[in-house]
Amino acid sequence: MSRRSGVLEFAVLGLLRESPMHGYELRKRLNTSLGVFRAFSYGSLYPCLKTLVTNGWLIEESTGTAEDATAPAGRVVPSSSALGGRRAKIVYRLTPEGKERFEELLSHTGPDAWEDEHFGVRFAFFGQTSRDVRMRVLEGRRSRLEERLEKMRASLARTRERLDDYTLELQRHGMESVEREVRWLNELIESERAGREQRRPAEQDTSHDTGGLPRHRGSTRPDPSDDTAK
Amino acid sequence: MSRRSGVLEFAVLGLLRESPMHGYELRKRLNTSLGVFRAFSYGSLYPCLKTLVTNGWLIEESTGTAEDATAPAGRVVPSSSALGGRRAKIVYRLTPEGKERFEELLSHTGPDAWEDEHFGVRFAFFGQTSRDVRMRVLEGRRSRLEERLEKMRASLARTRERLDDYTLELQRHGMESVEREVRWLNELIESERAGREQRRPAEQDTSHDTGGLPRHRGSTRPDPSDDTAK
DNA sequence: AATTTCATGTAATTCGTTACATGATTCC
DNA sequence: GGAATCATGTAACGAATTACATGAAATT
Repeated sequence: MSRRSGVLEFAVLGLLRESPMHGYELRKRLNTSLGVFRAFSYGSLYPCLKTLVTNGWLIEESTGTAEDATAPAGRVVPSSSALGGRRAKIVYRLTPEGKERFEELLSHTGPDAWEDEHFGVRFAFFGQTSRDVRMRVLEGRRSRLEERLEKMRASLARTRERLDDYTLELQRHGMESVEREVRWLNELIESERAGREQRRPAEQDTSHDTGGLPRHRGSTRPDPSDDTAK
Repeated sequence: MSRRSGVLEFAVLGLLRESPMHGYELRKRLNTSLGVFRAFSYGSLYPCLKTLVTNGWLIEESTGTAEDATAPAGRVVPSSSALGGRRAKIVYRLTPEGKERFEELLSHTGPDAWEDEHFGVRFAFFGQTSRDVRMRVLEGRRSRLEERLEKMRASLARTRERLDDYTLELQRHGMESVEREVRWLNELIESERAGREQRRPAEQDTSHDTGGLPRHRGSTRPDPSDDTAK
């Protein structure tokens, strides 16, 4: 049972659902796919993998070339023989129970889902999430942020004069960041709604399809001058 | 000695330097002044206060009306007698050693100073920080973020095709947030520099004066349409 | 041959929260 | 007189990190 970590467990299951991987690569993916929002070290990852195995959600396989990850792979037992690519050490694969578990987590809409620590990871797996859950999470997040803005405005109004310029500037910048995220959420929610309208009110309880995200022009700039390389 | 918490210790010393307070109020200030960036609970605060007392950086005083906080106050011993306002329980006051300690921390420019967890609190006390330290912290933060951008761009370029729309959107939004903070830092740095130019290159090693922050027009907007309220 | 990157793990520690326990004071 | 908020604490737990330990494979 052991209530191991929310976020890390979720992310690991989610990444492994896409394809089996070994720990080292998993960690890299964790720290890029989930981007700025969270970073994990081996000290967290490996123990987590162990308990997930114990829970029967993962199985350890040995090897199969790393490039071969998406192949059928009927548990290859290596015996250190001829292998094309670099040999991987321990490859973790999601069991059917693990997949079930992940789906269960995906459908959770508890109020934690839109807290800072969880929201990023939830969003990262929206591709696997049903639209109604996506909606609830986005809207939950938005009202969470609006509530926060409320408080900030109130406390700012109460204390405005007693604060020095820097504290004030910090506050201002903080609020602006939150407001910016709210606007972002508004766009996303709107385009989710638009997506819903497009498809006819036919059935399909768990329909997984993207409502078409708001296309942003320059993807954070094409960046022609990649000088500062280390 | 006991290496108690960086951020919390710093913030407590900083707030108490401005005026003595009791724990309860301290905590509120902590969670508004330092705003979105950090929140603390009593479970962290009170133990921290204790060790700070042990270290000789704070002393506990009993009472004095809460409103009276800025008065001379030569350790009032209450004996539950007639007092004007609501009576406060334990008021913490910075000792000279505590003030020294805080100043020492203020001048620290270790590479942690511009990490996510520290930067906010450092900035919040820029009013008490010498300009050259301010500069180093701001510039340190900026190059930290630029380095982060670098990595994100690289990993994005490597994996662009293999990612679904939501992951991509998350990445994009993340980068945009970081870019936005960089622009903010640029403004701040520029106005710090402008401030330096204004004053003649006369001495004063530890000169504390604000270089005049960039005035932002609408302070986070007057907010005329507060519809989406919960 | 040496260094870097890949790869896996453990033990101790850090930083903080939640839940609990307690009680005074103020507001309605 | 009952609820809310003020006020102070403690014990148990949580989630993740750092530093350490180890070694194989690839690159230069």
